[in-house]
Amino acid sequence: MNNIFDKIREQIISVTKEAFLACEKKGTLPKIELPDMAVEVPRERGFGDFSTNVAMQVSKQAKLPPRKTAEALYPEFNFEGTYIEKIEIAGPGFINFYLKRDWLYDALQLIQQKREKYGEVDVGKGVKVNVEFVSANPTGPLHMGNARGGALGDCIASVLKKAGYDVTREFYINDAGNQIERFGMSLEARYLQHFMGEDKVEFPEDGYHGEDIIEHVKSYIDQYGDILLSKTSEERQQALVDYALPINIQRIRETLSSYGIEYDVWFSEKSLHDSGAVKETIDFLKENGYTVEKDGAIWLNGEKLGLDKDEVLVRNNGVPTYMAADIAYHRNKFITRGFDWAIDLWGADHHGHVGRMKAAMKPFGIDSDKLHVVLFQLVRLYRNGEIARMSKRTGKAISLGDLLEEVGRDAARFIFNMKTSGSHLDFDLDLAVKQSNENPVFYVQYAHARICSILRKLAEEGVVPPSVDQVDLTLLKENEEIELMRKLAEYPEEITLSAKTLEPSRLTRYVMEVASSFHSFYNACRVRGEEEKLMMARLILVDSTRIVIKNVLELISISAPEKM
RNA sequence: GUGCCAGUAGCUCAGCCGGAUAGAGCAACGGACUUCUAAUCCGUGGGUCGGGUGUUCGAAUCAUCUCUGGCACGCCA
Repeated sequence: MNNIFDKIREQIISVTKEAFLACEKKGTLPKIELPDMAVEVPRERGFGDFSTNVAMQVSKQAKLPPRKTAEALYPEFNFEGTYIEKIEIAGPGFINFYLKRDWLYDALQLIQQKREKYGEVDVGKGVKVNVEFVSANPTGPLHMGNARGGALGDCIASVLKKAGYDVTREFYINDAGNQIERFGMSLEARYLQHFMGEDKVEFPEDGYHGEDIIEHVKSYIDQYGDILLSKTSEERQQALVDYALPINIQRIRETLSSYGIEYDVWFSEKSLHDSGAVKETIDFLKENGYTVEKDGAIWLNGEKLGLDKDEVLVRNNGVPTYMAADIAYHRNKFITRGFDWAIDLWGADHHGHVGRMKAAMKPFGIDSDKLHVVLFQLVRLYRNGEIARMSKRTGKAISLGDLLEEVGRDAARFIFNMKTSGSHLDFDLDLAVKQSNENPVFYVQYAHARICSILRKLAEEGVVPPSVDQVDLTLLKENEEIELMRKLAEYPEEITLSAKTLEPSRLTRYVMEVASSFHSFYNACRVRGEEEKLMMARLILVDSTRIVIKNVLELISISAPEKM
């Protein structure tokens, strides 16, 4: 058993079903087709530990008002062998379940038994999932969109792993196509400007204006001098790209690594062109009538795929588009490599591409539901209450590297994971570095450090957490203790929900709640100096809290300091 | 013009497959350190859930209209 909530849900559903059957037998209710029963934790403590609205859902079938339906069920409940202590009918027809405290003590046992594995569930059942994120153009440094996508994608991958999926983290390197061409033209222009003067060489209008381009050229010249002046433009660009691209990719890799992200696969777009996979993909579409030709270009047939318009796959100069490569790439994910599920993280500005990509999977017999695109809204940086603009082109952009230097990995990852992907994110740079209660990162880390301090003090006195079997957990009955245990018991459920919604932000909020419950406990109860049996029980509680906080922080790749 | 995302407390946001008196953090105000870390805790105030209409026993949640902000509609990615 991994999740106490599952067990309780099963018990509640089971006793409720039996109550319905008993009513049917007695004739107090007609035969009822039960819907999927929702068992939820009610908002208010006064409404019990769990509740269900099933009586209201079936009131039409029961031919009784919601409340009367619940009342008919009431006498037929049998709680034997369950955690349930009593039930109440409340409000318009809710059935509220009050549980014996055993479930909380069992939760502590589970935590102590599973330790760092506590929270693992198996909703994924080993399904092979590919999570592709960041996938930035290697033409310059990573920006804030990449930063958010990185934190989100990495956490989604971690959550899915915890939830029992077989996860591959992947970075798609856009090392082919138009962007690279512009990269080469920009490098060439800077190179020529260096020798011939800035006014003599025109910089391409849609080139990359960043300082990093100039730096690449400078260090190239330091090593190789003017040898490219005598070459053709094509050779020159090629040489400069061959020089600068690997450097950029390496930097991206290093920045992401210091951001706490390690990929399983770095997938090159160029390799799809070189291997002929792109051509094969286009040929397949052509042969099966999914393309049309017009104006000398090959288009994806939008009408046939249910899209509003056609999409260019091969330009009239014979060069395939990004779209063509992307179709080949996803075909590779599903067919060549056999992933059951692919999750792509894209900035919201790419949302127009979602429908097209999904539709383009159909000709290959791939269920478009297997591709799930998570769109995240873009980021606005604030400093001194003003927007700090970011643009890859100005050269003054704040890169992910700059951000990590300024606020650190913990704050960056925490803040990027506080909000749901769909909401716009305002990142307050001043707040992120503030070492105060305004900064939520410290709040959670502080809870962890406080616990470690208790454990350290006790260890110095020769007291270490005992085996949970040797402790009388029923001594834990203060409100603050109950609340804390309740929070800890929720963790596997939080993992399940985060995986289902692909919203790891709920874990960030969850760990703040755990910290909050702990701090309240800390102020109300003592561990050290209490009578030994109580001290041991609280030691288990505190240690379990430490385990949960550490597990969550580790999952979102944030440090859990033992001292602060 | 069409489409996507967002609009909930002063600020930043949860809640959104319909359910009980709409929540949290920060900010504001008032309290708590001779005791395991006060980077903490306890308490108080704060809302026409952008607006209208509809569906329903019941709407922040669904439908529809409308307003505001962001984004996308390219032989860019």
